[in-house]
Amino acid sequence: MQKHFISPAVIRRLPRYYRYLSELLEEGIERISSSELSRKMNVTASQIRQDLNNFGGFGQQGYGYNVQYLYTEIGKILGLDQQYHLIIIGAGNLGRALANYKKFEDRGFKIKGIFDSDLSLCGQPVAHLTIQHVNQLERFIKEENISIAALTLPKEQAEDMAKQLVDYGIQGIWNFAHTDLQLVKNVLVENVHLSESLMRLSYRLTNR
Amino acid sequence: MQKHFISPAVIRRLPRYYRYLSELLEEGIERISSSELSRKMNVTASQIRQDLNNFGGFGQQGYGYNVQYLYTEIGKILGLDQQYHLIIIGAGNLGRALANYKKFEDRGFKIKGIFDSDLSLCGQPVAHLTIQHVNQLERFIKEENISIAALTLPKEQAEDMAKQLVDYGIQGIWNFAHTDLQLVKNVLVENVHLSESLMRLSYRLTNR
DNA sequence: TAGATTGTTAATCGATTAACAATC
DNA sequence: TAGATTGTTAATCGATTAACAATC
Repeated sequence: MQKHFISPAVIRRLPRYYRYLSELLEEGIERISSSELSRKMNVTASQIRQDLNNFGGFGQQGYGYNVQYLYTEIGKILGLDQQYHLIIIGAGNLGRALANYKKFEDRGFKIKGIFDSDLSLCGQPVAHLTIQHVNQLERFIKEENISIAALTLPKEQAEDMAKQLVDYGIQGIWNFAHTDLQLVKNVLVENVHLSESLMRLSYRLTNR
Repeated sequence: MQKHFISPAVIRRLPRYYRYLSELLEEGIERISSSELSRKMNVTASQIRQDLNNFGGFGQQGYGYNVQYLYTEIGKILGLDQQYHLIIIGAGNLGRALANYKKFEDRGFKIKGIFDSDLSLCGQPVAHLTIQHVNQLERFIKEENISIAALTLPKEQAEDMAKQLVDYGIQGIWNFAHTDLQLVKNVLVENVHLSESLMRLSYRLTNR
């Protein structure tokens, strides 16, 4: 999509801009300048302008940015204008919590299935879904055109499962297992390591 | 604890070192050099040595690092050698998932209670706990010496609740609500914005 | 036009990597 | 002692901030 290299630091910030713009929209605010936004977000106006200009000139001198337009454009950049089909592997508490989270659909992420290796769970309902056995994965991923798998299973099973998922054609893995996936193949991994987040809080509490 | 300023980038990496060292311990490995560890973790040996030397000289020339010793020391730096009492505010699916997560206790985080503003949920069991009403918070936080609150409630309620928690003496907030908390007071906030994480994955999928 | 604010270049700051002397 | 590897300084790289000309 973009021509030149975008730094990871910029990408990390994009969803936050998107969130603030959505709040401005809700408040009915039509335009905003980089300096107003910078005050709200606690960043520099310079950073906002630099970040946005990686993707094009969305603003207008003397005016600022049109909130609706900028919101839509950042949405496109993030790929939120398209539908991604998603499955959850691991029907434990966290997997079920994700399945129940309704907001994902609004952003174009459609949760199509939830799977577990425990046969006794299979057939149970979770949100609008029914838990399926992992031996259905290959067929399901292909038939339902699944591109993202959320991995909410014990770390011991994560690596093997991830390898299988890649073979079955999964493009992106949202990894909640407490391990780094060492995957050779061309698959994107986004890690959510909750325990690391809690440890960072603990560090700051301890070393105040 | 430390005398000099530690950069956020270093702090972000500490829990990951801790995790790898714990795996090495499980494998019964006694010593490791920065270059061996760098290969396992996909970082440079130089970075590892720089990072660790922020906190002291944990290694030995010609030998490397003693795994058990380094693990223990990083644990202390992260504050994992002490007990932090934690409560969960919001007994939805995510709050319940956190309450059921057993591993936190191993790392010194003791989940002492779960609260909700919905009276019809109060009295229900979740893991080893019983859901309490939020009007019990002030008493509970003081009596049970709670220092951390995990916020797993709708973003509309997050800010007000956070302010109350700070008044009641909470030191750190582990924020899962989809909003940034604007708190004046001296409280530490660690954000877990799951939807932002998913958007970053979506960005990378879209702009491959 | 005058005022405002962007887009963009240049300057600064911080983080990472390289190199090597110190030392176990 | 010789070999290995740290701790640390210096060099490089990347990210952030400042400044300002362009322009709406």
